[in-house]
This record gives sequence, structure tokens and C-alpha cells, in this order.
Amino acid sequence: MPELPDVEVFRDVLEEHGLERRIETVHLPSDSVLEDVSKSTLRRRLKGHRLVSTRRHGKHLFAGIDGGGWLRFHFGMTGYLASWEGDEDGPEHAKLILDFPGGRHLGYVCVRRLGVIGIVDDAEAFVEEKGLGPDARDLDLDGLRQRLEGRSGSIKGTLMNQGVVAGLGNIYVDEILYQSGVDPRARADGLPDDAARSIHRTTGRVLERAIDGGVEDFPRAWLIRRREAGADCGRCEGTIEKTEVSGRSTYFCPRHQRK
DNA sequence: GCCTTTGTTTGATC
DNA sequence: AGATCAAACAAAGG
Repeated sequence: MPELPDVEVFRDVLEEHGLERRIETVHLPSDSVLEDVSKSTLRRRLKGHRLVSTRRHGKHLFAGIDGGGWLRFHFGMTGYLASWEGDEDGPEHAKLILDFPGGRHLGYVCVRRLGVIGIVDDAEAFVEEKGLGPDARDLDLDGLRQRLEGRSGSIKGTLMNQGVVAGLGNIYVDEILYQSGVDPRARADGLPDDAARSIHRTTGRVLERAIDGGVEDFPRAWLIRRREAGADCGRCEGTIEKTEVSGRSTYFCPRHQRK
């Protein structure tokens, strides 16, 4: 579930509850989601320090540590950040809990353990090494055109490829293509220019609106409100169909989404 | 109980 | 070589 807008909301949690407070205790319960860092190193790098800044690239979130380096989060399919106050245990399946003065806690929670936590020296360098494309929020039209060039796969698979554009996943790509009127199975490099233009414009609009709404209360006109085979399209007289594209369940309206 | 779901990595194939 | 695709992964809910 966590795609760019979700991670942006987690970033708000981090900004509001996790910054500029001394980390008193670092809890790393049982099965670890740590990558490239041991529990003891992570504890040493965080304990007694403060998180002082945040960065996001695509679905990756970073928290700058006052002693240098960045705490890195990836949320897999079911991860999220939570903050709470007091003596309660907090959510189940928390993999990392930071305790702050005054009883405030910040937790990284991941039920299915496909998320990852690590420490990196340099967030930029990490993005480079991973080979991530530009963040979907900053992508300009020419950049998008260039990145679709020579791609023989489906437009859906290409937009979900984090090396092409970072931040979009199954739900938002379906939404963008639905609102752009583009068939998810269309070849990425064969799109008419107005389709590329529409995808670009729609991507910006959809992401901003999703973030503004806190990733809830989506407009009624959105596909996300009717991801169900047989539902009325809502944009035209068509009917929503379910199929599989790039190995992912895909909802679209064959009537107004064209190749 | 099997199927579906989500994002990424992997190994194979084009 | 580089792109693309299917399968695997965990675990819960239908």
C-alpha cells in the first residue's frame, strides 16, 4: 500500500513527532528488518542523538541524524510510521521504537516484514546507488517523454518501475491511467504525445490531491473509490474491468482508456 | 484451506 | 547488454 503519497504522510508523522527530541531508548523487538546494519550499530548511532531533518525519494524515507548519517526506511507492502504517547505498548509488529522524553514514542511498524530499515551516510548517494529514477513529484514532461522512449513494455509496468520514475505503485498508476484515458496495456514508447502530456499533468494532480487529503477522503470521481470489476466507470458509460498487467491486478475502463 | 493482496528482488528469457 | 517478465517472498483476510 505505501506509495509516494503514503510515504509523504509518514514523513509528516516523522516531522511532527520525531524531530529535535533526544532519543532515550531504542527498541528493536525480535525479528529484525535491518539491512546492512546490525542491531548494536543502529542502537549506537541513534541512542542519545536527535533526528534533525527528513528527506523522501520515491517510496524511501530518510531521517537525518545529528551525529551524521541518515536513518533509512522502506515500507514494503504493509509498513507505516506511528507515534503515540504514554505507557501503552503501541501497535503490534513494531520493528523499531524510539522513546523520547515525556513519553512520546515513534514506531516503525511492519506486519509482513517486507520493509527495510538501514543507516546510510548520504541519502543522495543511496538514491544514486539504487538506480532510482526522479521522484514522481518532480518529474517534468520532457523528462517523462525521454524516460518512456525505447520502452517496449506496458505503460503501467514502466510507470511502476522505480528506476524509471520513483514513487508510483499499483494503485496510483491505475488511478493516473484511468484519469488520463490511457489503456494500461499500451506500449510505453508508442504513446501519442497528448497521452504523455495527460499522464504527466494527471500524475501531478493526483499526487498533490492525495497528499493534501492525507491519503484518505479521495474524490468520488476517482477510480480508487470503485476498484471493483463491474462497477460503473463514472467518467463514461463504460464498466470497470479487472485484469492483470505486469503481474499486478489492474482495474480500468476499456471504453475510455485507449491504446 | 486456497486465493488474493501489496513492492521488490531474483533469475530466466526475450 | 539491456529490458521485461514470472515467481518468490510474509502474513492476514476473504
